[in-house]
Parts: sequence; structure tokens; C-alpha cells
Amino acid sequence: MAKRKISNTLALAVLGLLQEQPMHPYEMATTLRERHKDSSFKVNSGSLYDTVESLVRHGWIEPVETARDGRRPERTVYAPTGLGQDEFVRWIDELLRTPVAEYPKFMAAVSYLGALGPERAAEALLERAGHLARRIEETNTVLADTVGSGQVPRLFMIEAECAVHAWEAELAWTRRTVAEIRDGSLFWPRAERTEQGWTWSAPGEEPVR
Amino acid sequence: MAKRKISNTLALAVLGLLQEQPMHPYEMATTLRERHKDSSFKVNSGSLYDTVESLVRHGWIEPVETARDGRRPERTVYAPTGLGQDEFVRWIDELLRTPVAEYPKFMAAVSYLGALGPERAAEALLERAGHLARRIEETNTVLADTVGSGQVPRLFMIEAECAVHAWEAELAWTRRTVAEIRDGSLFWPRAERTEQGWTWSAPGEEPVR
DNA sequence: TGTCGTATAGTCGGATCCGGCTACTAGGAT
DNA sequence: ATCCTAGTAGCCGGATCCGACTATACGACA
Repeated sequence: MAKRKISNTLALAVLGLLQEQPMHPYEMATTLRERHKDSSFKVNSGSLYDTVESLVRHGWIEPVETARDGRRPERTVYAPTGLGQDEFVRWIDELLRTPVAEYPKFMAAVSYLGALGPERAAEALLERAGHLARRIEETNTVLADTVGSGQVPRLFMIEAECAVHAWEAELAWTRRTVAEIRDGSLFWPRAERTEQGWTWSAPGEEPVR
Repeated sequence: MAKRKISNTLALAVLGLLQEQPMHPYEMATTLRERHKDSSFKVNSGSLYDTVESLVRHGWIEPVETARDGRRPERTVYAPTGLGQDEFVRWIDELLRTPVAEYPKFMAAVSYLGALGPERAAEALLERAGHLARRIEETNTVLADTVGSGQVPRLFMIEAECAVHAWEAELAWTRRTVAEIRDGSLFWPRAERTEQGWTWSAPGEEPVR
């Protein structure tokens, strides 16, 4: 599979908005925030203007008007090209079909969980669990206020359900791991350097205290 | 919370390896791959050399030797400084404690699931489910071959368990969503532009076919 | 009427990241 | 003898990304 010309998903968000109506970049940013899409896309104004320019270079969108309102800076309004409309759908299709490696920061830290020692690791994970629980709560509230009240169709906020599901899984794993550390079922070996390389104390022998 | 000087987690991997013994960058890369840590860290040789240099600039590691083996290019061997050893632990602690927004590509695509229409969306998600199931299987095999055979302590591969847990959750959500699309419980509104803005067909009215 | 905070709209320089490249060695295969 | 491939080690140009910044408009309020 050849590499995509554009990889930043913010471009996908831009394309998505322009399917509805022509827009200038600043309006894209505010619209994305209004619709809570800024939790799926990193909306940074600097990146946004770069992204839009890149989409123009690739012929996926084009400027349709440059208006000036009083003495405000002029706004360039963009619309998708035919190519852009096709690629929008193809891109979504591809992203859904094929999982790609993503290297989340949490995974990196878990890789070196051992370095903290059992007590500190358990404590840190427990704090994370609290944050996750709160975030789940907040997102469910947002869902209730929008989809729950019938203001927005469920399909248009489905990514929030997906995110909540993922956080719940992470929360469950985190709590389970804290429990395993505390009850000793996750054995904490004491690594030591010998002439041959590395050895670890085995379960039953003295663990780290 | 002030922004971290270094944010690329590859630097964390480097620090982790150097806790054990001094190493040159190329050896870091091969060691990370041997230990399957390349699924938690994006090990790209270009980035690796940049990262090492950045760690030197910040005083977290320092060159301890530049050896030349025959006429091969010379290798610079690095070791962590005292500061680097402290920061290693602090960084892990912080990454574990506080979840940060990560914008995975899948979430972006799910945000625009609607654009595919029900049949194509279900089909794409189903293909993803297959990939995820395979990846889970593969990782479990690796775990059985390493931790299961007692070659490596479970703690040193705990991130693989964490990843499997996350993929299983994603798989479950994906399958459930396919089912909901197919049995109609995830209503697919037909969006339309009117003079006032946008309106959607409500459940009960004609959905998209 | 001055000015303070917020919304509007976008620019820019520097940091980061990465794919593709060079250059050399060792060990078979032809 | 020569070629070919795989492994060892690192470098670099260009693309991308983002934080911090500029500049104007507008309503509130003292």
C-alpha cells in the first residue's frame, strides 16, 4: 500500500466540513470546536492553514472567493474539488479498514513500568484511573446533552461512544493491574547484572520490596 | 504543567536501555527490536540519531567513548548522566499519571463514518475486525513464546498485555457497531441542506438505503 | 471616552521528524 | 575471482508541525 500524500487527519476534518459548504479556515476551526470534533482532531490554527494549503497543492480543494469585511484581514473561502470529494470517502474507508501502529504515550510508559518499583507504579496507575473515570463521565454528559436530547443524530457523535469504550477498557486494565501489583500476583523481579548478561530473581525468590 | 523539554517517547526508550549499560545508537535500535519494544516505540534510525543528540543537548546522556572497528564508521557510545537517570523515572511517572489526548487515526475516520453509507461502513469495519483479531492472536503467540516459557519475566512484557486488552476492546466495539448498522439500531439519517442550515431525517422516517 | 477583554483572521520562524541515501564489511553463491 | 545480499552504522534535505505572535473589531463598563 503506497503511502498517502497527506497523512495529517486534520485534512480529513477540513474535507469533511467542505462537503457541507464552502468555508474559510477560521470558520473551520470554530465549527470543529462547536461540534466537539476537536477531541478527534488536533485543531491548531497554525497547522490548519498549512493543511489547507497542502490540500490546495494536491488539488483536493480550491479557493472560491476572497472576501474582505471592513478592514479585517481578508478571508479565503475554499470548496472541495471533485477529486477531493472522492478522496475524502476513499480515505475514510482506508482508515477504517486497516489498523496502523500508533505508539500511544501510555504504552511507552507501561513498557518501563518496572522502573518505578511496585508501590509508586500502583500509585501512579491509580491516579490515572481517577482521571480516566472523570473523562468518561464528562463525555457521557456531553453525549446526553446532544444526542440524548435529540439535538444531534447519534451517528454524528458516534466517535464519542467509541472513545468512551476505549477509555473504559483502559480504566479496567489499569485497575486490574493496580490490584495485581498490590496482591503480589504481578511479580516484581529484581534485575541484576552478571558477567553473562542479566538475570532476574524468579517468583518464590526474594522480590523487590 | 509546563511542557516537557523532550516529548518524543523514543527518548524514553533510549534512556531505558542506557540504564542497563552504555550503548551506541545502532545497538539501541537492534536491542529494541529484539525485545519487541518496537511496537511501543517508533524506532526509526533517522529519528534515533536526532533523539540521542537532543538528549545530549539537554544533559540527560553523554558520550563515553568513540570506538572504531576496522574501517567501519565510528560508533559513539553513550551513558546516562545522573540527571538522565532521575528524569527517566520522573517521566514514566508523569506519563502514567496523566492521560493526554492522542487523536488516533481510527477515531478520525469514525468521526466521518456517516460519509460511507451503511453497507460500506459495515464492510470496512468488518475488515478491520479481521485485522485486529489476527494481531491479537500474533501478540498472544509472542507472549506465550517469551513470558509463557519463562524466558522473560512477565513485568518486562506487560505492555503487550496492555495492548492486547486495548485491541480486544476496539474489536468488541467494532463488531458491535457492525451489528448495529446491519440490524438498523444505529439509525442512518439522510442529511439535507435547507435555507435554515441542515436537517436530518429522524428515526421512523426514511433512512438512507 | 478610554480601555480592557474577547472574538475574528491569519502569519511565521524554528523545532521536529523521517525516508532515503552513503559507505563499508562479511559471507555465501556463481 | 567476482558478484550479490544481508548486516552494520550513521547522515541529511526536505516536509511537517506548532507555539507564539500580529492586527483589527466590538461590546461592556467605569
